[in-house]
Amino acid sequence: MHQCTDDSLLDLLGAGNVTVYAGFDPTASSLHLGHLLQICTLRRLQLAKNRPIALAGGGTGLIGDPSFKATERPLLTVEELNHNVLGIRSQLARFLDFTDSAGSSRALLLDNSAWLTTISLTDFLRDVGKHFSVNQMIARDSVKSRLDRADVGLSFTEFSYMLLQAYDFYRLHVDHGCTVQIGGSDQWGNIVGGIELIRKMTSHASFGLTSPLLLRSDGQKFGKSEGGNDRVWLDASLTSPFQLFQFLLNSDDETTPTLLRFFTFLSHEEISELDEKTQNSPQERAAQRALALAVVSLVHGDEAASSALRASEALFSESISELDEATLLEVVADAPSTNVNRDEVGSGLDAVELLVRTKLAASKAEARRFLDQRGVYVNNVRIEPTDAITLDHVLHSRYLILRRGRHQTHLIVLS
RNA sequence: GGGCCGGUGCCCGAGCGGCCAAUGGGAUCUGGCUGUAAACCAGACGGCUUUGCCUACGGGGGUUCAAAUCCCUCCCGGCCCA
Repeated sequence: MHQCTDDSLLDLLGAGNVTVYAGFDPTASSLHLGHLLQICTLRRLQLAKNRPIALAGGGTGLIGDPSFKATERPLLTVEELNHNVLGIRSQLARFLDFTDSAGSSRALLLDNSAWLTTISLTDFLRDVGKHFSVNQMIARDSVKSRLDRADVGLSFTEFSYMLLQAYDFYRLHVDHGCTVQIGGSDQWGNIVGGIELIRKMTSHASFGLTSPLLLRSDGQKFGKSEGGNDRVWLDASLTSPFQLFQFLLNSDDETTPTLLRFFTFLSHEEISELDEKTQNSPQERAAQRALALAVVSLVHGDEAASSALRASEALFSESISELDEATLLEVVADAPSTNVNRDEVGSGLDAVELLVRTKLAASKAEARRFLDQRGVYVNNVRIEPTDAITLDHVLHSRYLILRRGRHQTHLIVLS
C-alpha cells in the first residue's frame, strides 16, 4: 500500500463485502505487467470476500489521462480503441472469478463507455462539472508539471480527464454500491476527485487505495522488457511465456521480495522462507524462480509455466548441442524462428547476412558490430567475426541456434 | 486575429554559414567480472557495395562554391495580448 484515504479502510476490506474497482484504460491491445499489480490486488480482495469490479476504459480511453505525463498524447482512433478494449476485456476476464460460485463477491467486468459516451454535454457540465473547482484542479501535482513548463501545454481534453474518472466512480457507487477505488500512486488525484464527487452528490463516504510505483533496485521503472523500451505484456503473442519467465527470473535481489508479495499468492511462511534463501544463497535464485513460476502460471497457466521453467534450465545449464531433438525443440519453442534453404548453408553462410535476416540485428552495420564485439553465438558457442556458418554447425541435421548477446535467441530451421 | 519564442538522432539537449553523421547527459546494446542479478569497468551507438559514398537537424522552396546554421512560406507546439 502506498496511500490510503482512511485507515479504517483496511479493517473494512478485511471484513469483506466491500465493492472495489480498478480502471484499465485501453492504451494498447494488451495489459502489461504494471496492470497485473492492480489485478492481483483485486483478486486478493476477492479472496477476502469483497466484490471486485474491473473497469475497461472504453470511454476514458477516448480522452487520455494526463496524470504525470510529460506531454500531450496523440488521441487514439476509435477503431484502435475498440480493438484495444476487446483485447484487455478478454484478459481481465481471466484473473477474477466471474462465476456464480463466488456468491456475493462475484466479479464484474464493465466498460465506462456505457455511460461516458451517452451522457449529454450539458448534463455533464451541470451535474458533474459544477462540483469541480478549477482552482483546485490546477493545483494537483499530477498536472503541475504541464502547467509550469514553458514548452508544453495541457489541452482542455486531457484536463477534463479527472472529471470523467470521478464520474466513473460515482456511477459505480450509485449503480453497484462501489465504495473503494484502487490504482497506482499516479492515480491519487483522480481517485480523490471521485471520492469528493460522491460525497457532494450523495453525501456518502468512499475510499481510495493506491499502490506504490514499482522500481528496480537501479531506480528504473519496473516492467520494461529486456531490449529496451518495450513493456512486458500479458498477451502471449507479444511477450511469450518464456520471455515473461526470463524477465522475472532476472529480477534483482533487492526487488524480488517486494515482487513476491505483490504478484504471488504464496503464504507468508513460503515467502519468508524464500527471502531467507535469497539472503543465504543468492546464487540459487530460488525466490526469482518461484516468482517467475507463480506469475507465468497466473497469466498463462501451469503448463506454460513448467515448460518455460524447463526451457530456461536447459537453455542455460546444459550444452545445447547435446540435447535430443524433442528437448531441443521444447527449449526454443518460444523463440522466434526462420527457415533457411539448406543449399545456402552448404556453401557456407555469412553470419552478417543471417543476423539481419533473423532480425537479431537491425542492419548489416549492427550485425558487424555484434560480431566484432564477440556477441554472437551458434549453438551457444561464440563465433569469430570471420567465421561462416556451415553444415558442421547443424544439429539433428536441420537446426541451428543463433544467439546474440546474453538473451536473444533465434531458431533456424533448414528446409 | 496580433506580438514573441520554439521544433536537432530513442529521450533531454548543445551547435547558429565550411573543421557536422552533428559536443554532452540519459536510455539502449556488446564485452569483462559475477549468480541467467545489482553495482562496477571497457567499448559501441544513422545506413551502405565502408580509406569512400548516401540519407538526416519539422515540410516545401530559395540565397551561397558551401546551410542544422541565412531568407521566404507552410505545418505543429508554447507564452502574452485581443
